[in-house]
Amino acid sequence: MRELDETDLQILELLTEDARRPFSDIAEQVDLSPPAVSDRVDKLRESGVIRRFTLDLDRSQLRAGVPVLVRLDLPSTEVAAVTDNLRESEGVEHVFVTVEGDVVFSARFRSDAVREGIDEVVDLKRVTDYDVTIVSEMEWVPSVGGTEFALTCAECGNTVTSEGESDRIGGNQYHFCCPSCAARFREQYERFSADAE
Amino acid sequence: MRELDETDLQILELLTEDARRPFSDIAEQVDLSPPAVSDRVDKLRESGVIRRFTLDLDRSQLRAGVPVLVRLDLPSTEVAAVTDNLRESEGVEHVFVTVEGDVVFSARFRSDAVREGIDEVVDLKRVTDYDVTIVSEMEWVPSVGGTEFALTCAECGNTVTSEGESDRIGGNQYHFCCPSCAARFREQYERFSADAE
DNA sequence: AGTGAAAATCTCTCAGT
DNA sequence: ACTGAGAGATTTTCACT
Repeated sequence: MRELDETDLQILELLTEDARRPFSDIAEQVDLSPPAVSDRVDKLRESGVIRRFTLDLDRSQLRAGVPVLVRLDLPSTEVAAVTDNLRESEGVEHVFVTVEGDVVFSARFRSDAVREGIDEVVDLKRVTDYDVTIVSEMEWVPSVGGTEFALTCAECGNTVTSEGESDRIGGNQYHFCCPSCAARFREQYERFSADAE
Repeated sequence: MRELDETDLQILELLTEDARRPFSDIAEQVDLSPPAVSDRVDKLRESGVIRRFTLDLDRSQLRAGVPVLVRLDLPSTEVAAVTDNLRESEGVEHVFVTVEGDVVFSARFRSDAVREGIDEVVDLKRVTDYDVTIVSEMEWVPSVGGTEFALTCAECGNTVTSEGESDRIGGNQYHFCCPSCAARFREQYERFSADAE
């Protein structure tokens, strides 16, 4: 993975605040030329750190229906099929997969047809059990990481330098300042996952 | 509230896909001039439908720590204070308030300091009980509403015309095609909320 | 990787409908 | 509310470091 420096994080911060901010504006704040900012943004997109430029919408003004939080209890063999389907479904906003293998998602459904709505987005034959909670407020907090800019070691919290390493564990990318932190993290992660059942 | 028409929803859809898409590009697709698109976007921002132009980031590549889902059990008098604090905290990504008055949030914390991390973002003195689930995948699904464009009545699903009405119930804006649907929705909402305890 | 300058593109303003 | 045209701003390209 390409090394993210502090300038990249500043750029991300500024674009998270306002994704249409001119590059010339950003350039001034991070002390680069506009083309240099443009280059870095291109690379951040290519590397997948920036998934897309998008809108933060007040969906309560937009989409009819009650917002709900649904927890699905299901065999681990079905997780992939179910989450794939959720991602493509109407009204689904967030999808979480827990290490126990549960799936939690948020969505909006018509108030008189919550069960039917769920039935449309998840194949209930694949699911052992589920429960639904109505939500009265749903909010996404778009921020890069506030004041803490540098990449920190997931194990010890130290700043990760170019000596550090990165690894993908349980579907997520983690950064470590040294190999021993990486090893210890993996142990702890496995122990935590086992505890959770 | 100003009426959202199909063109507005198309514009939102296009900007959700790529918030830096030129207005001239959008103009062509919705059959308007670029200044007209710009005007509509301004109004969508003013009315609060567009909260901001932002980035969808792959936070797993960015922020150290384990992603977790936390459920807080707390007195209803404390909900506002706790959620306000969460919104301003480092590492918190989503905040949900259920109609039962529970708070659910997602965040990332250092693997060796999950409890401490939670302690930093919520004042545990205000909380009756809480539980933590480690998450292995966390995904936001940014889409406006896919193929279903028109505003639909939260009660009966019919298209809401200018005869319809809108109301804010439990912190969310709902749209109705007629007053009787609005009344029936309120009843059902209250019954559902009562059931949920 | 970055710069500066020119070319191309996009956004905004404004008078008019 | 929208359009079209022009002014002004922004982004991209490219030769060079």
